[in-house]
Amino acid sequence: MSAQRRPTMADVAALARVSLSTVSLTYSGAGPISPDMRARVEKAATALGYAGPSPRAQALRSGRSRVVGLVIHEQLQYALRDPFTLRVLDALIGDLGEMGLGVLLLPSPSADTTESNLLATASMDAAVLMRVRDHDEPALEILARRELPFGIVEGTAPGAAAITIPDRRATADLIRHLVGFGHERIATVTLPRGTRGATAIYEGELLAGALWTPTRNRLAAFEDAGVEPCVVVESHASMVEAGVAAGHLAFGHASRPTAVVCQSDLLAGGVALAARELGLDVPEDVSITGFDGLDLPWLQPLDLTTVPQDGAAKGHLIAQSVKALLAGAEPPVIELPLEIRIGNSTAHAPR
Amino acid sequence: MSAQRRPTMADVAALARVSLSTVSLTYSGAGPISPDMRARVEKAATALGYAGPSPRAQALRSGRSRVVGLVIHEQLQYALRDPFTLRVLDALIGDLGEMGLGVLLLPSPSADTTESNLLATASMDAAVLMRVRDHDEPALEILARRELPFGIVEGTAPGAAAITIPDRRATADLIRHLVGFGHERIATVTLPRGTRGATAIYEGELLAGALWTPTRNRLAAFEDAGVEPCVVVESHASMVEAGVAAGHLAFGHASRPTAVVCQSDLLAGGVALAARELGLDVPEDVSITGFDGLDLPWLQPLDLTTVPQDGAAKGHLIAQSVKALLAGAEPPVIELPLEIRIGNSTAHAPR
DNA sequence: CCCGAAAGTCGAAACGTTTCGAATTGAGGT
DNA sequence: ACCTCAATTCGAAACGTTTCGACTTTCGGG
Repeated sequence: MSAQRRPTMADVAALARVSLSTVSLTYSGAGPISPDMRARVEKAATALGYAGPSPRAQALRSGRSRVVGLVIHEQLQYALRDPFTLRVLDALIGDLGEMGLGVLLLPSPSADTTESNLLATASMDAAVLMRVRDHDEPALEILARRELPFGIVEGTAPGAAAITIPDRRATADLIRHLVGFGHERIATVTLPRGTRGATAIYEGELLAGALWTPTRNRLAAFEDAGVEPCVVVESHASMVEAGVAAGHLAFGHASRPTAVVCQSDLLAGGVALAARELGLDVPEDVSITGFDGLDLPWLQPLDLTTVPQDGAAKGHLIAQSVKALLAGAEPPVIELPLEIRIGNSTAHAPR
Repeated sequence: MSAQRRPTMADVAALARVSLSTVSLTYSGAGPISPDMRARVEKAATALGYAGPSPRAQALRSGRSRVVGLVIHEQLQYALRDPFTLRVLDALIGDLGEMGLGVLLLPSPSADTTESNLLATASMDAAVLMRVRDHDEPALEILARRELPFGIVEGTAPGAAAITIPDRRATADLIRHLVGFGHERIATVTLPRGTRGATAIYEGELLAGALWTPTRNRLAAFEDAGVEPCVVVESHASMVEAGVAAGHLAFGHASRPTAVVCQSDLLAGGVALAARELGLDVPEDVSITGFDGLDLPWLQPLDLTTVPQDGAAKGHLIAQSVKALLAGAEPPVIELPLEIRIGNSTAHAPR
């Protein structure tokens, strides 16, 4: 046995006494190949234990890696803890997989990790960002430098494909629904604002700083509805635990709210748990709204008033957008419809 | 402007009036480069808008893609719904990221999708399997053909790195704990057995067929403890919803169990919810055990008797294993310790 | 019996790096 | 002034494919 160099197409060609290009054509399925030639090549390949064309060489030569980068902000643990995000990703990854595209998980490039971050150096044909901050998003700059086509799930950017939702309007609808029930002291529990923080009461200007798009939109809805939230709690992640903490903060606040608008169902569920712990009845003592329309079996008999989103549809659409981008199309921007759904977690304000 | 061909190292070299190799050395950080030479190259690169060495070419030439494949069985939605899995992945992906390695998500190759599946064709340096079926695991064959080094999180295979846990012994400990409390009719709710199924009562031979390793180990524990489960319910995923369904099936069964051994905390939580719905008190009327040691805020005041696992440790260890594999080391096989933790979800059997 | 087209097959040139070993330069020692 | 050595820089050969135009055959038709 010689030193175990892995066999290449050239080896197969030599053994089959055929030209290299013929072997290539056999594997790539392009050009016309006669059946017996195909058989001959395959026999030689099997004899050598040839494992198929090297993906690395294919990538270099063809200029395509068949990989789509997926930029995850925060820790994966937080980002994927939300079943809604998961539904989007499931559809997205499934569809891309069927298109023969792999998904490369990329930690978001932070300002300090500028050097050697994967987004800048990994081999891929396109990228998908799960959210962007409205200012100061390092990922955008890197992608621009690399001239990579990309899409954004929550948010938009010039030159990027995007799937957007009218969450601002839908949230305003929720607030009006509460106002219609006579609520005057409405608190809100937001998704993380921008850079990582803790779950805590937020005192500053409502829309100040670099916010994630959904956070901004759903906060801006208060202005649209002409309501000023009596307490604003920022969560550190869309998780039940964070909701519980946020609930305690909100209910413990001087201006005890009679309603809480939560930017996700998971947060809303947590707030509901906090209410229970404090002996507050939902919706008798306090109304709670969520966002996403998750199925939370442990919350029953509570059925959140919320804004259902179709996560799978979102994922499918992004996959389509990526496909279009790879085909060289102009980056599509699509808006999904959204309507609020009234559950039993909201009712008339207590007197 | 000429046709927008992207600048290459050669262009940079030409503009800087320097040899191609010098530019390469500048970027790769290998070889000695004088400060002014580096400046000259960088200036030229900036002038051209050179985005850095092409990852595709680097991969071909160096034989390394800096990508680790991660094989996810089932739908992502199910696989990642379990916070425990998520903790493992978070640690794994974080560590690999710090080592400059990207993680490529790969749908598990099913027998029918044999052709053109990503595991067979994607460019990567190593792979990690989240679980294997003890027989009939197509992924193993593909990896062997490609001669890719790989590690397994739940399970083992010849030639593969692996992180294992004594879950069989720990589960037997749980069962003995229940027996010590006088339980005689013990049901069990398993993780999915093998190929995708529904949540349903399982009637067949306990250990028959191709099982996922954890499912097999934790079922085998019944034999070790000398107990025959009075009902066996197979879940379709480690999710609360599946646990609820399984609970209803178990409690609705003729031989109403006084204890339920669940193969994950999420399932256990669901079973507890089902018990509540049926007016059964935990642990007065029925004892429930879980696995993983998750923090389930919505289950309080119930604190599951379970087997805590350190997900982060698991992830870190796999990352280390991958590193070792890439360095050419023999595939390490590591067992993590495990002890049961008694909570308030188990008590004496009702008379 | 010759011509043109169709069907297969082949050669050779990329794709954009990394990685030697070799060549150049300048300084220091004698 | 000559030689050695260290510090840099350079040339050229891979890495393993895809792709395009060119080159054989083979075959039907005139």
